[in-house]
Amino acid sequence: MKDESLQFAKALADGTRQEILRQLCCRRLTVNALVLALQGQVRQPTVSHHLRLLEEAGLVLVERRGRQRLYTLNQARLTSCCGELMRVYAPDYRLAPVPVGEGEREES
Amino acid sequence: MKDESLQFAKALADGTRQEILRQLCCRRLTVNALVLALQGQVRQPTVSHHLRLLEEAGLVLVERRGRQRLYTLNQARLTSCCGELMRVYAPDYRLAPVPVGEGEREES
DNA sequence: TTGACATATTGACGTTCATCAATATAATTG
DNA sequence: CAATTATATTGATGAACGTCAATATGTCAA
Repeated sequence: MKDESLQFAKALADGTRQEILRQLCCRRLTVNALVLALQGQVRQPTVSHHLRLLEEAGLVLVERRGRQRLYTLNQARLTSCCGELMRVYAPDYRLAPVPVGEGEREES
Repeated sequence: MKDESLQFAKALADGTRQEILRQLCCRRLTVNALVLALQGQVRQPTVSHHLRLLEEAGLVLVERRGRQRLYTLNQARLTSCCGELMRVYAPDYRLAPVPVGEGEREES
């Protein structure tokens, strides 16, 4: 990954991919379920193609279950990419991403 | 444009445009000064072309002075576009202001 | 008005990219 | 094993895009 901000922007620079990300927000879908959710907008190979790009950009997480794969949006990654953009291109605006829940979300 | 997040992502989805934005961060440059700053990477018409896209996306501000035009990065716009992205694609994350020494802000 | 300068626009060219049908790979079941 | 299901890959096609040289537009000065 040479330029992370560039890969991030390119991943988002397509309407179908943004629609896919919206569908994967807060839920896990198989590829076929995603194709259905897109309502015949694009075919399965096209969806797989976009999922590959999104996965390479780290914007979706995959979980293999049997012969199907569950995809979901990687909110943390998206947040950090936006943070990087703002750090570089909006240094006069100081904002930091914080997990929802009064900032009281920790695991382990 | 129809979808703001899409136009935003497309505007950033090119290495030359991101370089232009970096050069315009925190300073105003004429087109020719920008061409020089890019060190022969691209010619003037190409820079003008990119500036038009960036202006249409609201990411740069223009000020006409005589026969030249001064361009500068629109940090507020970039920040709000990132905020919109995070609102849509990272609803489980919120933004919090970072206590930085000085909280100065643009007027306009 | 003429000339010089700064920027924008046009048109062409090559590359990247989104999409599809067809096919391949992989995993499950009988 | 073969058949079925889920997803990925391949190859082709057309559209979108980045870049350039050439030219147009606009602005100032003499």
